[in-house]
Amino acid sequence: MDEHLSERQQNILEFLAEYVEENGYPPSIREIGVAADISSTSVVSYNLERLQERGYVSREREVSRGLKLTSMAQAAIPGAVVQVPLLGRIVAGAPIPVPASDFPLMGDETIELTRDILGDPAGLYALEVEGNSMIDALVHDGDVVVMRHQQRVENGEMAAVWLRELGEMTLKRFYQETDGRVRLQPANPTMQPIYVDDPHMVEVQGKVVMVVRQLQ
Amino acid sequence: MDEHLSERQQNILEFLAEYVEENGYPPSIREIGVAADISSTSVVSYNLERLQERGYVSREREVSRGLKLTSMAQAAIPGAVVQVPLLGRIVAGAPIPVPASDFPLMGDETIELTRDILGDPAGLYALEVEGNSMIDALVHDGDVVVMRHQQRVENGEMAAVWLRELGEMTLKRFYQETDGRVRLQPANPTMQPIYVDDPHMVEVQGKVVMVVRQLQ
DNA sequence: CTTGACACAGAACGTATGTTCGTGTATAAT
DNA sequence: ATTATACACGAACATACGTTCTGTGTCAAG
Repeated sequence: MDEHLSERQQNILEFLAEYVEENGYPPSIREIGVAADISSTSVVSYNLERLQERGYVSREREVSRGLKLTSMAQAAIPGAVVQVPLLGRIVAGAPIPVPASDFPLMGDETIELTRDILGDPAGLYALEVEGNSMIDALVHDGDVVVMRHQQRVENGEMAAVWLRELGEMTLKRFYQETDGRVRLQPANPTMQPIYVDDPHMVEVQGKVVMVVRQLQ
Repeated sequence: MDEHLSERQQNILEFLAEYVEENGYPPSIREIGVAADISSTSVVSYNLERLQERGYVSREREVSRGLKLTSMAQAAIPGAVVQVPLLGRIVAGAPIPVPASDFPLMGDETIELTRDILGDPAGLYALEVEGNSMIDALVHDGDVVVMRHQQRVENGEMAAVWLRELGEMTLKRFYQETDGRVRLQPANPTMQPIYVDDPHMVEVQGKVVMVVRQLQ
């Protein structure tokens, strides 16, 4: 995050978030002034313009309390809903779809989830699971997995990996072993891990952030 | 939910939610008037007072746009977030907690989910699963199950059932067979069902509405 | 037929609130 | 010195906006 913000602007931003969370509507310029220890309304307005230039807030001219934290600043605020595009299905033996572009909201269907349980919504997408091929990941037909697209994952993270040899997509915990092998550990503790000697034979497609199963 | 709301009040409520979602701040009385086809500001104010009496909105006197949807109202509006109380844990061999009262919002912790994927939020509660005893239901340690408290379920529904003989709680698909027995079918298709001869030995505690697994 | 509660309309009023403007103070570049 | 720029103050101003008052029509209870 840019550090071009003066301390005052920082304070204003924090106060704004807090106030909205508390009251459900934004503060007036004078209220911001009191909170940020600014005596003149024009100074508050001036600083709001700066914040607007930087993209932290948007304002509606001539409208009382007509300001709003942008998504950029709002990422810090709980309670918002996030639209995650539902891009398609995971089918056994087929590669999973990959986000076509960086515009995550253009998907036809979306799934709504709350931000506080999901964190940063950028780069997320959802897939519906078809069939029971992922049963060893405790995922079955009809479940929805929320993924973050990335090529590399940390050890122990649940990832969608493409097994080049088998021509298969699978969900497993990913471990890069010290001996150079890759261990793919099913989420189901009663099942045995898969070892792959050549790391190039496994392609990480993304990280599993969440699994949602709806019944009825 | 009370159906004492006039169509106008219904409209106002919906417009309010929409407007806040869209703009980040609430509408003015006059804006509500335009949206709800009310020519007089006093009438809007009047209806807002009614909505306030019923607990759907809260207002701050003399404050521009000083109104806010209460959590109760958000439950009545599509696309809003629902607070599901997180009542406790499911542990193998222990009965699950049951909603203490009919006030679903008083739980200490809550889980936020969006209403559109959940339907009617009344009577819902959530439990965190501890341990891997539910592994045959494709549920494992740390997962959260959202349940609706009820004593009877339809055939084929996923239910939390208490096995009196074994002194154990389990999640299974419930089938009342024609021969009088009860069949409890694991969600994992590779596992075998349990048959109980005496239906009184199984107590249905609730219906599983959703399973959520968060990773990282 | 009153009476009164309820829902509504329209106008007048006063406060809340964003904007503008004249002014002042630093700091850095010219 | 001079000019430019960023930041700040306070007063005056215009309007955005909630409140209040008066009046109208409806409908059920008395």
